Amino acid sequence: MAPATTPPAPSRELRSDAARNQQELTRAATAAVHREGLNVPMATIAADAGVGVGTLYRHFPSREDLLSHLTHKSFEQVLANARAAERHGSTPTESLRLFIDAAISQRNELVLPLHGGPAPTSPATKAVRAEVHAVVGRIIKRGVDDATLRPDLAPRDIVVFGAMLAQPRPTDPRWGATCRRLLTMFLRGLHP
Amino acid sequence: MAPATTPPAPSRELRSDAARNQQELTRAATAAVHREGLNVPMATIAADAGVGVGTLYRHFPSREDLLSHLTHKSFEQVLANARAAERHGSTPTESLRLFIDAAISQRNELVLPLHGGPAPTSPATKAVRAEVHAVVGRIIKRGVDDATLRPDLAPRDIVVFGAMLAQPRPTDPRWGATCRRLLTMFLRGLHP
DNA sequence: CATGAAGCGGACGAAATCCTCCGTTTATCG
DNA sequence: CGATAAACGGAGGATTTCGTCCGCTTCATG
Repeated sequence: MAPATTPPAPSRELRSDAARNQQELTRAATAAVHREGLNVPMATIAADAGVGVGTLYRHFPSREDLLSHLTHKSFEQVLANARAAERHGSTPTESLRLFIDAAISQRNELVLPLHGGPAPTSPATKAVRAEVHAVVGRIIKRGVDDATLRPDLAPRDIVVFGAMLAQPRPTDPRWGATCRRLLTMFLRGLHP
Repeated sequence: MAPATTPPAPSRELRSDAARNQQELTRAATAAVHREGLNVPMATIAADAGVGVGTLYRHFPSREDLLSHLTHKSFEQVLANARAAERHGSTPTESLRLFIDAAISQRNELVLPLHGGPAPTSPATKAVRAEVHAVVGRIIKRGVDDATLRPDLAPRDIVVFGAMLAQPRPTDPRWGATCRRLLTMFLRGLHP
């Protein structure tokens, strides 16, 4: 199996220390963005990852490259969530709950482009997003077919709602619980 | 009737040009925040308002003062929405719809502290927020009493959901419509 | 209209941030 | 082990942004 996704430059094999640093950088960047917001200084990210700024810029030539990489990885995670939900949900409604619940649980590791945030996402990222919509569309179709979901439900409704709930709220410990309440109420409104 | 709320310094009467500038500054600041995001430069706001930066800093001693003023005004608007909804809704559910729908319509004039945005809100702002919760609580109570709303519904659920839908999304023209779809589905899930 | 207090404007010094550049270090391979 | 290409680190120049300062302008009042 080929390596999942060599993020910025799949030109040739990365040296082992470089690979480690790249991984450490994305981890640190995600944490820093959730801790200090979208405009966290590059120097902070580099320091958190234990490398110099030079190394950061070697891996991600600009700030925007870094952020759109984080977004791309997030979409890949969301796609994995959608596929798992499609497979594991006992009913279509339950699949939708699993899908959105996963996003809520992972909100500290996701960087999603809501509220005009990171970027208009690259073509590759758009492809992943389209695939997410496709999977969610299949789940919905099952629900419409067995009459447990309203026929006018669109993938976009689910994806947008999930993205909204997955937005981070650093200052409130009850946030996770509140999100799940909203999710439950929302799902109840989806039946015909 | 006393002047609604003299924002930063209710010390004494403002000179007419100063009052006009202050109003123009909040208007320009709101627009600029929605156009360029929370970190729009102070100089841009001043220029949009047609004044110098000195004037901006005279009215709002720091960036944070300006932003928390915008948040405060937004909460006052939301409170007005809540009262109007309580008065005009033919049923409790309809009141909730009016309340949230207003926030969606006004999203370009509202600066609400979601996703850790503007600020932890001042004491005065917290008081307004508490009043919003009180009004929404009354609406809910009417609905619970006549069995059109679930008894476990909390004001917080409504306010948080409304705030989420009121977040601006500059890049998508369909956003308003999508929000109203989500609102409709959500409200359907609120019945016992 | 005269006068003084309140308000205005924008140049400016300090601070923060971006990203580059290049001498030094390290992994890898024969 | 030794050579070499790849990767690293962080000082520093350029730029952006903040918030201040103070001489000039305008409103309000008698």
